[in-house]
Amino acid sequence: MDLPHLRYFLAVVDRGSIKAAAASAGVTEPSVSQGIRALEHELRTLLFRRIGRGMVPTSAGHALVGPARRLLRDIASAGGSVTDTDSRLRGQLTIQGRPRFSLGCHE
Amino acid sequence: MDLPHLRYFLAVVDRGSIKAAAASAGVTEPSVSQGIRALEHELRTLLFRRIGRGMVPTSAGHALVGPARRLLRDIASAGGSVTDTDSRLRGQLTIQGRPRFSLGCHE
DNA sequence: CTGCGTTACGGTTTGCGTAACGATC
DNA sequence: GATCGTTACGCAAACCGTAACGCAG
Repeated sequence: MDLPHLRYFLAVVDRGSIKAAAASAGVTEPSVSQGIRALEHELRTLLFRRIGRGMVPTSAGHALVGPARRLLRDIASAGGSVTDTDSRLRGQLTIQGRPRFSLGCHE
Repeated sequence: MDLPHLRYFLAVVDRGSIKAAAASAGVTEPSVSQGIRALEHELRTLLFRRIGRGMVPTSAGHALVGPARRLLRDIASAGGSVTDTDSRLRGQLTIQGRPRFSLGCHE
């Protein structure tokens, strides 16, 4: 599963059209269309119903919205956590030891 | 950020070595090594301290462990949510309308 | 000398953009 | 006719595996 594709998916859900989603994501329309297709193929489920020129989420599409939002939020959280930790001034003393003799104390 | 790379990262943290992590992930050692390098380059932070032949997580590495685990858990949750919704039998009537006349009611 | 991590290199996959087509209003 | 979504095609980037190197024990 590709993260950009998941971003495209949420953009389409929010904007309601591929054109607007592509513009907001900074890519072209075929990229979004193919990305949605890749997601649908990977999940083996139809995510949108093509009605006229609009994109309406199916029940599976609706089910994916929540987890997808949480996932992208966690991505930012993951990236931020390391930079926060790094910016905060702190020291660390790393001491690595290896057992020279095993005494039957295996984990 | 690539999901497989994040998986490699957690595998290295858990196993403590690249060789074991590669074996558990079903790939070869250079893939894991390059994946970790890619993560470190993208986050512009050193994730591991190379001590002898062991891999010890830095403070930034430790900070990434929690969010990374939650992220991979959410991935599975996202994939499962759509299949669960799909397997459950349910109907849906989609009615899509477009405003024919704008009356100053814009969101 | 053995084992582990890294680097170099080639192959393959695939995501993206440009261009052209079909469908809807 | 205008606009939106899709398909076709070519390119580029990136991931992975094989092979070779450096280094610690």
